[in-house]
Parts: sequence; C-alpha cells; structure tokens
Amino acid sequence: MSVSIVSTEELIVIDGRSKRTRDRIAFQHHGLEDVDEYYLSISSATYATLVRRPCPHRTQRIISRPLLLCISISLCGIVFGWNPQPSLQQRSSPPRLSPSLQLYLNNHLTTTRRKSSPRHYSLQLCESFQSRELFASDNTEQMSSTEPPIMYQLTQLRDVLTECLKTHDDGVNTTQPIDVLKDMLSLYTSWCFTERPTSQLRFKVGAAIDQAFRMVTSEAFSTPYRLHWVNTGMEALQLQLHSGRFNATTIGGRLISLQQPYNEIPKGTWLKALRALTSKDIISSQFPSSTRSIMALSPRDDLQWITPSNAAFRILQRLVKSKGIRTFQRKNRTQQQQQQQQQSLDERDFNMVLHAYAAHPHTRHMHAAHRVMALQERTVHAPPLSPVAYSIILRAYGQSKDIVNVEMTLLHAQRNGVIPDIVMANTVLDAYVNCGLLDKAQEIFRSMTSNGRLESTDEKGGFWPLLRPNSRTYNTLLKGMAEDGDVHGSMQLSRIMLSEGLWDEITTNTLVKAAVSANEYDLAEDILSNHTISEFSSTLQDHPNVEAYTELLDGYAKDGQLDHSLRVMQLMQKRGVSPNAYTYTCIVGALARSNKIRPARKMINYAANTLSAEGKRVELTPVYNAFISGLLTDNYSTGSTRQSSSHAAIIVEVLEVVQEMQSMNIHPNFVTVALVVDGLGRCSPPRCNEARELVLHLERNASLGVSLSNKKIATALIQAYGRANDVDSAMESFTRIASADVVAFNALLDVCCRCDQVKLALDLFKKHASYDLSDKQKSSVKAKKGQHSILPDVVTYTTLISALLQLKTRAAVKRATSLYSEMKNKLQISPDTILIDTILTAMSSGGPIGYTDDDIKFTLTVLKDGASLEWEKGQYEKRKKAVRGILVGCSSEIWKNDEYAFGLVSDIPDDPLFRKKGWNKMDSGFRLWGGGDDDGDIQLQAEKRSGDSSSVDSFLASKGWNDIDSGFRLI
DNA sequence: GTAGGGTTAG
Repeated sequence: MSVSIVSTEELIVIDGRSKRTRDRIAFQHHGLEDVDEYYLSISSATYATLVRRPCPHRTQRIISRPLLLCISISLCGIVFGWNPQPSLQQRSSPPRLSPSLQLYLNNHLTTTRRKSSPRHYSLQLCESFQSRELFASDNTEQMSSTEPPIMYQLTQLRDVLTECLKTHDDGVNTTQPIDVLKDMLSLYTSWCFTERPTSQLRFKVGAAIDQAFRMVTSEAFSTPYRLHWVNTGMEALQLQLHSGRFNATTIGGRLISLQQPYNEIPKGTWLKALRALTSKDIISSQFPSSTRSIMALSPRDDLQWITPSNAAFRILQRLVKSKGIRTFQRKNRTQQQQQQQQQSLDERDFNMVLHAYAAHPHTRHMHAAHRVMALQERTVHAPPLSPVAYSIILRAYGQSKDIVNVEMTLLHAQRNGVIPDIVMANTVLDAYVNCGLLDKAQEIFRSMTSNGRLESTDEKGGFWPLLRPNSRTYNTLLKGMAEDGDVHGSMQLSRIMLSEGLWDEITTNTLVKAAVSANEYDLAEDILSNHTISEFSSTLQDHPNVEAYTELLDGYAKDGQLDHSLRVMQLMQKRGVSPNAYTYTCIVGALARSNKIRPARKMINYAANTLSAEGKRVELTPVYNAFISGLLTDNYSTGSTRQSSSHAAIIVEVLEVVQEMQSMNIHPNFVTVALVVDGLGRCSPPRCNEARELVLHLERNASLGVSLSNKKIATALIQAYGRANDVDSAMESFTRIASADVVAFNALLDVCCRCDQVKLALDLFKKHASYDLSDKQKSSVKAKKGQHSILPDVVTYTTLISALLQLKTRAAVKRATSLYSEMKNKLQISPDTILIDTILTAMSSGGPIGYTDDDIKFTLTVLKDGASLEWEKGQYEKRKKAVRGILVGCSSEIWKNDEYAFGLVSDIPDDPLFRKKGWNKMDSGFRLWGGGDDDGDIQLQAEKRSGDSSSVDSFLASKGWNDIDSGFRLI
C-alpha cells in the first residue's frame, strides 16, 4: 500500500486492494482520521476513482478532476461557505419522494452529519457539489445560473443512488437503485406537469436522469457478473424504455416518459447487457433453473421471467431492428450514413448469443441456437454466417454425440458457401471422434490435406479447402485413436507430429492415455520419461503433464496395482510435477476402496497441507467425495481386515467425515450429499428421514447445488424411499426436481415396480416419456408445459419389461413384447446385454409363459439381437443353449424354420439397426427427420437425402433455420 | 469458436 500526497490536485494514492484497517491507519497517519466513509485512489493521471470499500473493481466510479480538487481542499480542512445541501423542507414545491427514500435521506444524511467530524462533513458536501458540476458540465456553462430546481433534487437522488450502488455490494438488497430511479422519474413527471418546461430544459433534465440510469446499468453489467445485479440492470433498462407506459403502482400513477433520445438506450449499454447475459457466470450458474431467470423487458406482461439466453436473444433482435437503440442526430451526416453507423452489426454479437445457447450442456438449447443463426442469415445488414458460427454449433452437436445434426450442419454450411477454416475442420474432426466415427474423421483429414484431395471425387471432398493441420488437428485424431485402443496407430501418428514439430504437452497426455487404456503401462512410463516437460517452473498453474501422470496413476489403481500408483506419486515428486485435485481424488479414492483408510486420510492431510506458492489450497471437496465414495464401496471380495464391518458402521464413519469437512470449512457439495443419501438409503432399514434432513441441513449452500431439487440428490432419495417401500415419498421427491432427467425417472419407475405398482409405472411412462414427434416439437418450442417430457433409454425399457415379465401373465408378456419393439423400431434404441438377459431369463424360467408361438418369436428375436453385442467369453453361447433347450421341449413349431436360419447366420446379424457402429448413442434430433421411418439406417438416409434439397429444406424448417421468431414475439 | 484428467445414476 502506498499513501502519498502527489500534489494539491491529486491528493492521495491508495492501493485499493489493501485492508480497510490499514487504509484507516494510513489516513490517520496523515492526520485524516475518521475517513470511514471514503477511500480515494488515483486510477490514472487524469481520472480518479472514489471507492468506499477495499474492492475497487466493483465500485469504481470515474469522477472528474474538479471533484478531486474539491475533495483535496476539503480534506485539508477548508470549509465552504456555500451550502450545497439545501434542506428538503425549504423547497417551494416539495418533491414527491417515496417514504422509503425520505426515511433513508433523513436517517442517513442527517445522522452521519451529526456524528461526523467537520472534515467528514465537508467530504459529503463536496460530493454534492460534484454532482452539480457533472450535471452542469453536460451542457454549456451559463446554464448553471438558470438551473431549474429539479436539478438539485435529482442531485440529491443521484447521491443516494451512488450510496446504494456502493453499499449493497453483497447483494442484500438490489431493489433500492430501482426505487431511486423510479423516484427520479416520478419527480420528472410532476415537474413536467407543474412547470411545463421547455423542450430544451426537458432535454437537460433527461440527460441527468439518463446519467443515473447509466450508473445503475454499468454497475449491474460489470464483472464479476451476478444474477441479481444483472436483473437490476434489466429492470433499469425496462424502466427507461417504457417509463411512459410503466404502471407505477408503487409510485401511484403513470409516469411521463423521458424525452428523445433518453427514452432509448445507447448501443454500448445494450452490448454490455448482452455480454453479461451470455457470460459463463450467468448462463451456467449452478442455480436451479427457477432462480436462474431474467426479467423480460416487455412492459405488457406483469412480470415475465425468461432464461438469460432468451433475454440475450431479445436484445439481439432489438439491435437488428433498431428498437430502443439510441441514435444521435448529427447534422453533418446524411441519413444513410447514420443508418449505416447504427445498423452496423458485429458478427461477434450474434456469436455471443449463439454460444450462450449452445456451449453449456446443462443449458443447451439448440432449437434456439438455430433461431439465432436464422436471424443473422435473414438480416440484410448483418454479416454472413461465418465458420465461427458453424464451429459453435458443430461443437455442441459433437459434444452431445448427435451425428445426424453434425452432418446436417455441414450440409447447411456447404449450401451457404461457407469456406471452412482450420478451427471448423478441427471441430468437425472432434465431433466425429466424439461420435465414435474415427474413419469419418480420418476421411476429413485426408480431404483437407493435399494427399487425399486428388482421389476424392464426391462433393463433400470439394467442401474442404486445403488446410494445414495443426497440433489440435493431430491431437484430436490421436484422442480418437486412444479411445479406440489403437496404441500403435497413435504411436505412428505421434512420430509424424514429432517430425513436423507439432508435438506438444497435450500430445504426451493423449498418448499416455492411449497406452494406459490398452494396459501398456511400460509404454506409458517410457513416454513420460521422454516427454515430460522439464523446463516448467511456474507455480501459478498445474504442470502441463500432471494429467498424464494422473491418468497413469488412475490406470494402475483401477487395475488393482495400488503400489504402482503410489510409485507414480513419488515419480511425480521427483520430476517436479505437483499433484492436483484430480490426482489426489484418484489416489484417495483408490486407497479408500481398498480399505486402506489410514493411508487415505494421510493422503488427504498431505493434500490439505500442500500449498502452492500462491497460497492456493487444493480443492478438497472432490477429494473428500472420493474418500466417502471409497468408504461406501462394498469390498467384500478381498480378505481385508475391515471386511466384516457393517454398513451401519461405515455410515457412522461417513457422517463423521461430513462433519469433519464442515468443521474445516470444506463445503460438501451435491456429490457429497448424493453419496451420503445413497449410503443412508442402503441401511436396513433405510434411513430416509435422516437423509432428507441432511439435505435440508446443508441446503443453504445453494450455489453448491445441495438441494432437494438437485437431480442427483433427488435420485438417491427416490431410491432410498424405494428401499423403504414408500412410493408416495419417492413420487414427491421426483416432483421436486427442477428438470428431471432419464436417470431420475428410471429410479422412480424402478421404485414403483419394486413396490408392485407396475400399473403406476406404466402410467408414469405414458405421462412423461412421450416421444411422439409432434409433441416433442411443441414442447421444445414452448418448453413451458408443466411436466417435462423425458426421452426414455434402455434402462427405462429394461425396468418396465422386467417388471411386466415378472407378472407372468399373458397380457403382461404381450405388453412387454410391444414395448420391446417400440424401443427398437420407433426409438431406435439398441438393447443391451442386461436387457437381453432379463428377457431371456424371464422367458425361460418356466411357469405359465414362454411357450406360445408369440413367446417363442419374441424370445428368438431377443436372442438374435443379443448376437451382435459384446458378451463375456462364452456367455452368449450359454444363452443360445438355454433357448435351444426351451425350443426342443416346447409344443410350438414355429421356431423350426427360423431357428434353422438363425443357426446358419448367427454371427451376421441381419438387422440393419446393427450395421452402423454408434447409432444407438444418437440424440433425439434424428427423429425430427428420420421420423416414422422404420428403416433404421440413418447414415444411408443422410447420404440419400443430401442431394435432395427439398427434404433438406423441410428439415431446416423443422429446426427453425428459416424461422426468425417462432416462439418469440418481436418486441 | 477447436484438443487432454477425477467424484454420481438402474
């Protein structure tokens, strides 16, 4: 901290980051005691900032040089003869101040004055003085003499506003600034009524009020972004835009809107709002969706709450349509020039909104993303869609493994004449790799490099210009090979990278991953010996290769080679690679799973006491989570000492760990709570009430997701209730989930089935898991309808089919059969070995089912479907034998031909569903155009249709590509 | 706007 008197003008320089007490000491040192209210600091030579708290980035205000001068004078103890604060009572026409504001003014200003030192008082005087200065300086100097009285009142309010913006930094009450703004407008309204001011005066006063609005919005839309602040800003925008139409019930009457141009908002403010709304903090905050909403700007609805992305989209629409965007009339410009200047739209503004919709898996809304692209495409004065925009949605589709939409997006880009850049090419490569289509990725790679181009004749090849692959290109391919278990291909590729000079630390990490997942530990160790970055010395961030070491360590641990894991820890130390939270999580989890409790605790302590040079501690919550998870993993197979310890004893220990966390100020998050809830639910009898209490007890950490509405926690609770045969409570838990997913839904169905309420399960399935095409589209547009629709998966069907078959009635088998075919044909979901096994076991377990023609057909279909799945060695043959056994001893003859055929071709499944790898991982999107078609080969369809523009168009229309404001009213 | 690690779910 430095305090020094620079000159008479620039008085004091304080390092704003210093502690409050130390600031005060410094003031006292200079004979400036009792400066509790204000700290001053110089931010540049010409501007100074007036800050009240040791947190300058939030409360910075730019003030002018005269103020500094003024303050410096007053601090030196010179008392003004001028009284800048005329009392409110003396006004000829008293302003209509809200009661709350009156109270505030009376309490605050008078009491501080009373108990303040003269010096302090003069500080306050100066601030008032400064307000006058600022307002006056907006116009010409001679105005100050003819200044209307309202300016004084506005000055008062502005001071209050400054005060509010400074004091509620912690966000206790953000309505106050809005109240002050409303008071200003109300003041303005009555002024207009009583004084009938000239347009020139109205302009001047409008400018003053506008400035107050800007104070609020620039505070609200500044980093770090916080939801309640952003909402305050939005409310201010709404107030300013619609002040005339604002139904001010709290003020008691209508307001007169500000005069042009102050009833509109500068473009810069809109862009600030856009940036805030699309920021990561606001879009993907951990808040449940109910609180993560933004007030709409529309005045017609009483209060409409929309998602931040939708709010951003509306602003984008405004920018496009120039609605509510302030323009300044300049005489020396032609109208056309003005229009151009005003309408100039930056591609980045569109991309910001696009990114907001597409980037984060939890809040992803692709239909809306397409609307953004459509808006850009349809707006004449907007820049054309660029590879950047396409990269954004390609990445999103790639992440959700939605291969069909990846292809469609590429097609659209091609039709739009987009020339891909290297980033877009890498994005597509990654999308293919994510979808498990390594060969497709390699095909693109060949198309974009010179070698393959000559051979490629199809139009797709022509789409890719000659691009120079970079490290990311190779690393992406490498990742694909690593996941494919192709160690040798990876090694080969990495040698090319080395020779091209494109090897980086990611290459090392990915290569190690490839080796570890192929269990080639020696190779992994070799790679690390040769390619660990050695010149790395920064303590501010993790060593770039810590991931590779973590991967190796984790590989050993999961392979049961704990001693080698520990050796890797030592190796890391030797090579100067500091373990991070992930590393500790892996090792602690592994130790706990093997019942090595004391070493695990030692490791946690070690992690807790290892500080980086910056004094940053390893994030310990995940480490503790791994510990708890390991404790709860039953490990009866090994002959360890704790083998006999009961679940109840473990729960005691786990609860102690949670307490320990809290006492150490390590906040349990939703993972912690979900684990413990699950553990409590596994007790006998299940300790459901305790589990629920625990959630409520820890709920105040809303930002950590601990809540009954958290889907992971709720799912664990549902299962606990299921074990306690309490269907009603399980149902209740389910309804609390903010946006239920298929896992939670499956858990609920399972509870119903366990409690012999199969009928209820089927009803729930009908109610929630609606997969009707038209229905799905409707719900994605409106997204509002009370109940969420859930896309069922294999587990959903397994749960229902299993429960039905256990009823062992003819009707139930019939229903199970139709569910199975519905799953396969309509939803294109592939059965897995568990489902196959469930059905085969039930059908061959004897009793009244399994012997009619239909039963046999069903069993054979299921057996055939199982042929293409990966089974443990010999397991599938066992299933075949069992089924054969039934067939031989059964009266139905229907199988004879079928079985013969099946026996011959058993290794080549004839179902087209299984022809393509990875098809069952696809997202719902494909049904939008793959629809009712029973021919399952999507790939073929995509290729077939790529030349057929009409079907492409209808697809695009269905996705909203050509539709600007479906679902959105233009403002 | 593009590449890499851990904790959860039937």
